[in-house]
Amino acid sequence: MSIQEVLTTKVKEAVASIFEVDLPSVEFQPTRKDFVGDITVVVFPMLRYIKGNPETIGNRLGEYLKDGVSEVSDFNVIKGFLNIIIDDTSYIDFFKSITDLQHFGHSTATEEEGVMVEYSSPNTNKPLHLGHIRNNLLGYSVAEILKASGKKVYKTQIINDRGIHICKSMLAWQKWGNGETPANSGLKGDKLVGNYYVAFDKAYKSEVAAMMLEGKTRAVAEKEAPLLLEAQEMLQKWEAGDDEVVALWKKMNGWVYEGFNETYKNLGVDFDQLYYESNTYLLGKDVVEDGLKKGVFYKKDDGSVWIDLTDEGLDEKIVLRSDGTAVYMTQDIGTAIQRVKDYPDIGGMVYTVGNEQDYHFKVLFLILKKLGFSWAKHLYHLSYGMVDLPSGKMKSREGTVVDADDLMDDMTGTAAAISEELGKLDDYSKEEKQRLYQMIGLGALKYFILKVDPKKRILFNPEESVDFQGNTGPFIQYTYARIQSILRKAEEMGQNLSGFGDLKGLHEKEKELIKQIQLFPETIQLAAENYSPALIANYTYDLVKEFNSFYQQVSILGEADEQKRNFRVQLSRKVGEVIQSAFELLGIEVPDRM
RNA sequence: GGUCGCGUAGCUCAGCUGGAUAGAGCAUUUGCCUUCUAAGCAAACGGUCACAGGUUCGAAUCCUGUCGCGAUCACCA
Repeated sequence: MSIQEVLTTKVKEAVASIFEVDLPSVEFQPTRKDFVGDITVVVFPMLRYIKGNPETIGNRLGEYLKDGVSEVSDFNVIKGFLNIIIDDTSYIDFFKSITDLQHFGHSTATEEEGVMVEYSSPNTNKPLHLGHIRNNLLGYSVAEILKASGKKVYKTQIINDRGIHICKSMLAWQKWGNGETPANSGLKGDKLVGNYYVAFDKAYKSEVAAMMLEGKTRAVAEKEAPLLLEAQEMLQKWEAGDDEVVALWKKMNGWVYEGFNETYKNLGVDFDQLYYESNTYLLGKDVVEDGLKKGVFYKKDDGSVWIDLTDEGLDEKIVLRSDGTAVYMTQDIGTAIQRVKDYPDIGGMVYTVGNEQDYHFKVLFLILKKLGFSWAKHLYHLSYGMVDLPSGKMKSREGTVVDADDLMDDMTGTAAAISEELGKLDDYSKEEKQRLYQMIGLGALKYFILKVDPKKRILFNPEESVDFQGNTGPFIQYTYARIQSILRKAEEMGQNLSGFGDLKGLHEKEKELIKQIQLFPETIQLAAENYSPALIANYTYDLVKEFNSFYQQVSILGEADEQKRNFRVQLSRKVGEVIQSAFELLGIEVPDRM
């Protein structure tokens, strides 16, 4: 039982015996730094049930708790706040109970129902950029957090590998490629294909411009440009299963996947199961037929199928075109159902997709609910804000996108420059250094993105590099490295690392650290409930700040008393473990030295 | 225009289901490396929580309205 639970029952007991009132709940908050105490009972809400002066009530409750609860060593009352001081022994006992615990903070209860987390889901024509990085980091991290909170998690993505846009880059390569491949050009596959997509767009635009000079309107020119017609023809061939087109499609997609996989690997994200649009785009049509019979959808005169959501305050939405072909929505309905068929134990899904699609997912979830699927009430759109540049939105056509690979390289380079200047690692090999620089550079980038509340948009200024000081990834990594250094020295000294005997009292900083460690499990749960890695990031920052303050003020290895020294080394080790564990949830690695 | 989201220090962000004098980092200024890694610690400076009402013993937090920014309202995905 936690101290808060103990106090809750005791406070209720006190109120019952002193005031003869049955209190429904007790409100707690951590005692503010400017006051003496560890946990505070707020008396004000009780005034609804008890008549009297809040200060007097607080004092009477305080006396009762001090007498009746062994953990309470003292108290004070300021206005309506009853500040309770908890005995050091309680903190020491708590720390003893977790000293050697593996995966402290992770929930041990594993639920039967799983959850599928979708993220990344790129378009195969464009190399990944900063926006995808946010998506990937969020999706990966939320998946890890859900796991730690006790859920069974499947990571997935749906790859947009079909459609007219794919044919555009294929056509351009066929026309102007001269057999260029990643192997003979040295280009990353996704970059190479991306180049042809751009080449198509350029050629297409000049065709349109030329046609407009001949007197055609823009609308007509855009529809009738020969290149576009050719691409459309190719799409038809693809859908008809034309051998040559399909072979080319497979070849070029293969290049893209190889390129993407390299980026995913560098970014440190992975997937359990992939879904391809080319396999799923036909799904969902049967479901629509079904829904028509059930009366969930209705058919218009031209044959198109719709759903009327005006009762829910939304519009009407098309779910099947008049020619019977599927739209985006049809496919998403089908894919969702398919996933539950593939993984019968999943009870919900999380979709990591930008907030520009808020409306789409609102509609999708509503449709699935109306179709009567039991899991439909556990669908969540992990909606996040765009990553914008000072000049506004990133636009690939204007060349203002921040490329994912380039950015990761830049960050590694910056980390290298800072590290070289400090020159603490002269005995490291070139490979060890490179590996460390990457760890730090990526740590800075990932933390920079994940510490912000997902729903807020992020402003990224390429002119100013991401910070490495203050509330940053490297700051936290640095603290971890410091702790490892202490542990190495402790080992050299032959320091005993199991137990610390009968420790009597705690230093103020030690107590603060234990309090902060205590919050880790509930922070994980809170982050899972809110799908927010930012909560983990902020927690870790607070812990690390507390540790650095402790480190500065208290001597660890220099402490003369052996038990105290033992305790401090173990406390430091635990802080290191929590840092590592929390950063794993963010997908950030921690170094032994830096 | 309808709908949704956001608006907190010069900048970037915290602030849990309403609670004490609104907190960090960066930037600026000042101390601290013969002691465990100075990517650190300690401190100063900096706020009409967009604005106006309302609910409440109490509002940055909840409600309503106004303004500003963004997204979205396709037989595109």
